[in-house]
Amino acid sequence: MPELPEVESVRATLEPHLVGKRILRAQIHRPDYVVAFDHGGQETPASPHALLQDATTSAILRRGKQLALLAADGRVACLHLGMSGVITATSTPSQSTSKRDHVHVTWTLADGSHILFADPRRFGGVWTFPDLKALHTYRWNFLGVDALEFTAEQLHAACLITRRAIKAVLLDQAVAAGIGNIYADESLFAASIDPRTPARALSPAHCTDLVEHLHRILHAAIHAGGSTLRDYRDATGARGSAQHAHAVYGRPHEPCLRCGQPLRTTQVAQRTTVWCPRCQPRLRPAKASPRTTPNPTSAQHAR
DNA sequence: CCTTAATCCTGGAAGC
DNA sequence: TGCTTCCAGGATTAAG
Repeated sequence: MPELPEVESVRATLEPHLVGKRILRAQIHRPDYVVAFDHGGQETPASPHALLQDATTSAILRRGKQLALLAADGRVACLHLGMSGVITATSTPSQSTSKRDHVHVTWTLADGSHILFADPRRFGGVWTFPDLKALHTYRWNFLGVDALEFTAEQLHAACLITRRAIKAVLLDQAVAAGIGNIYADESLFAASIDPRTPARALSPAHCTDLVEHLHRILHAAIHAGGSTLRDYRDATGARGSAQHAHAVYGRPHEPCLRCGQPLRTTQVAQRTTVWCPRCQPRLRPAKASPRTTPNPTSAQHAR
């Protein structure tokens, strides 16, 4: 569930509790949840050292739905929340982590506070790297640009080279990182585009419109502290409120907020999808065959 | 190429 | 009330 806005909210609320602080101890309660990479990309047993024990944190980066804790000496710990991951900063001593609270990693800071990473469903994980270069080489380079930096030109280029539905393209983390099921549906509704539309049918103007709505919705959600549906909390334990702004996500069969028509639901790219059949008409697939001369207005985007 | 299914996992909700 | 079943989700992998 945590998508870009939720992860950014975690990053922002965790920052003051962690950056500039010394980590006295890193505890791995579930070894199979943490994977360590060396300079050559080989996986090695995770250790407290790899998890930044005895380091001072210098920054928390985010790309898409992933976070990276940077140590002043270069070490990196990449965190992915999966769908049920929760990172909590607490000043109170760590109440003995029982087996049932699903806390897989605990950091103890020099100021006596603790950072807990819990993930009941374990779709998330932790990957450690000796330096930032290794993080990029072995992990982040497989991701597309962060969704907040995603441009209409990049979207259009991605749409031209695939036969997938537009929603599948938005969900592809290698195209743009950070968009999940919620914000894919919401941005497609805002842009009045049927999620099942073949991506190739989108014009440059459609892409411009879609990216503008996507950015607006992501920024608004960040401002609202993210969407809290079930387990999501930021690093201080606070819930987000962006879920109250959802126009289609989680509202199958309910009336469209724009036209009143009942919202429809189906599966697109293996994900539950909700859209308005009236406000989001299916676009006609592009007529031109791939081998003929493309429409001059879109030719410059080919690659 | 692309879609589908299966996999990982737990807890909340729905069904009987 | 107490079961069982289903489902959600992100990402990866294998199969069609």
